[in-house]
Amino acid sequence: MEREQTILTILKDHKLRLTKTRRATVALFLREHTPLSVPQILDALSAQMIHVNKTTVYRELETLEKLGIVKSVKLEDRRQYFELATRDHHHHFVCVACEEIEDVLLDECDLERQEGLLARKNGFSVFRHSLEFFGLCKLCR
Amino acid sequence: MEREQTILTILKDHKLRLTKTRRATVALFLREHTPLSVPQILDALSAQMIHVNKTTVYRELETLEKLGIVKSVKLEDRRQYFELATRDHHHHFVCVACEEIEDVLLDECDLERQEGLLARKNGFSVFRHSLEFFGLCKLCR
DNA sequence: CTACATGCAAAAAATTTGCACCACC
DNA sequence: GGTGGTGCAAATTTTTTGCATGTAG
Repeated sequence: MEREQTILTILKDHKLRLTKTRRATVALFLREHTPLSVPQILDALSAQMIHVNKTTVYRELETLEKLGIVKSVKLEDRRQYFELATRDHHHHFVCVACEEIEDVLLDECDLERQEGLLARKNGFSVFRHSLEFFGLCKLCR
Repeated sequence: MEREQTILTILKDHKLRLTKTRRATVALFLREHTPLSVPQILDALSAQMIHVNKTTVYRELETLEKLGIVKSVKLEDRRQYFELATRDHHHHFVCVACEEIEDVLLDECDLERQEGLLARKNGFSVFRHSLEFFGLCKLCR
């Protein structure tokens, strides 16, 4: 997997080690296609019989975020979610009933252009945006 | 103020009382134009010599949210922010340096239409969306 | 007078920190 | 063998809950 190779290269370039936690966390993100919270990551890893401490997971995510490998996502509840940053730009739909999260790709709604306008009109320097839709999914409506 | 009247009517219709906390909280939202967190609300009220318990503020916000008077906003940090729901639809720009929050109105970017497309394409029933831009403001860049 | 509202204390839940020990390269 | 990683326990921060008491209408 090309994406995996890129991540391994970034880690190597920063002299970061391939420990079991790091390996398993990256692998989890590569196969899960929705944002994950720390409790979810802990559960997923322990289901694979990989025993990791929550502190380690928090620190791992901090490291991966600094390297630009994962990014933080804010959703309905009070916790933080993370997803791979290397994925194509997309947005999220959150079902408020079952909490399922799905990726959303927009047609003809150029938010990058809006970022440019914001820079010109208000003098902001905009790095990124975050767009979430909330509602009921097919099964819950 | 028309907006204030609407809120008072909603409260009366639900047989909710005009207590000092409720009055002060609503007044605060009416004059502040950025999302507020619970600690900020507590500070603002205590600066006005209005002493309220945090539990009361949490419960008050829950009530106001259920009535559709305020709504919750997710920003950079781990706490919850609230703002008046009756305001015109808009989005936010958050400065990651000074944490200042500004309202943003978009030109020609019809997210309601995108909500409709999501409903048609994926079978979702979409109630609302949330869009935040992150970057540096004029002063911090 | 009575339902709604409040305060306090304590519990929960998510995240962070300090410190000693461990293991990958 | 030395720098990066880990685990544990405890602290912090935000939010929630239970219960006894207060008060607006």
